[in-house]
Amino acid sequence: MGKKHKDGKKSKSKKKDQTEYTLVDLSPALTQAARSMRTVLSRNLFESGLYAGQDGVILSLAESDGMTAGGLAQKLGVKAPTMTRTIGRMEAQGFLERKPDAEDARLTKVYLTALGRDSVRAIEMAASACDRLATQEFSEKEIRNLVRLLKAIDANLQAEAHAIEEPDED
Amino acid sequence: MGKKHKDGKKSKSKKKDQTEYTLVDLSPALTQAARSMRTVLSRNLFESGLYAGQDGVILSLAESDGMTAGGLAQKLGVKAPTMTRTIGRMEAQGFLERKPDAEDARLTKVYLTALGRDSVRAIEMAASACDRLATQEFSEKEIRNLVRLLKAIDANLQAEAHAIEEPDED
DNA sequence: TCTTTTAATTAAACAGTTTAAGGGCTGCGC
DNA sequence: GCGCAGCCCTTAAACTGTTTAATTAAAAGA
Repeated sequence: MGKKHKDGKKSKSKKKDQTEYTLVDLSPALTQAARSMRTVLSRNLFESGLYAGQDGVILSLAESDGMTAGGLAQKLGVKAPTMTRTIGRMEAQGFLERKPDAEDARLTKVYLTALGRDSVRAIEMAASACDRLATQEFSEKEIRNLVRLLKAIDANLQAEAHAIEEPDED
Repeated sequence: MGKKHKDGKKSKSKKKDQTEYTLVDLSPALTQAARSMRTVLSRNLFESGLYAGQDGVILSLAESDGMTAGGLAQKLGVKAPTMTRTIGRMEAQGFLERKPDAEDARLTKVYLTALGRDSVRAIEMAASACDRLATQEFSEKEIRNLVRLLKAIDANLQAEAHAIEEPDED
């Protein structure tokens, strides 16, 4: 139900100042889609012994092995303790290993193990299977546009997210 | 780095059976965008005392007050215990209240309180602010397409998600 | 009436996340 | 050289979100 609303749903606006906000329904749609994606993806990943959220670490490392914990955290958009925990779990699972940097002993560098490297393909296949399922009847162009817009959204939002953190210096 | 890859990144394929999977990079893009969205949204929602994830409950109720706990769970794509917990927390916060159904005592119906109804506008504004921020330089058409595709993705994925649950009857 | 089914809850467990605090190491100024 | 400031990672504590399995309660049906 409700497939026809163009800008209905906003009809209950109380005529206050209103700020004239145009409802685009983006956030719920994005949230829902991402939730579904995560559900399916984690099911696909399960056989590999991976949880959704760990795949990003492996793919990042596959692209550039030996990243630091902090670098991974930043790249994946989580805080350092989260990454420490994730890495610890994945190390226990045998997907990767930590080594102190030879030059700067403060740094912890993270490397894929053989198992980790093996799982790269599994992850890529799971992800692409999921992607294909999700975009079944989409055209190539639609998919490209979609990904482009998604990345733009992320960039826009991250700029703001960081903009809020920075200027705090009373 | 890596802004130019069209279908590079796949170049490391080992020439195995390959299954010919075309990498569209959708899932990471979607995941990242959703994560950023959630971060910004929960910041916007924070003043209302809401956490991201609770907004869906209030909006659903705003659209159709008196839904059952199970109905909410299904609509929002979570399992019943999650909804029980969320509802419990939100009831404690004063946003909604539970009432047993008069006709079928098994059912728990959920209603918005005055506070809950007040927060609807705050949520809508937070969401639309977030949406506008995310889609700053997008055209109307791009946004519409984006939302349409996102919903289609959700539909595609949910169909699969359920398809896996059902046919299990040995 | 008794059994089966359905709805919600509770319990136990775990992933992911955060902030705050701790610890080791670098590097720079003195 | 020494010491202190700062950086990077980790630990600790707390909370949300999530799941499966077991429990309780009520309706529906045989």
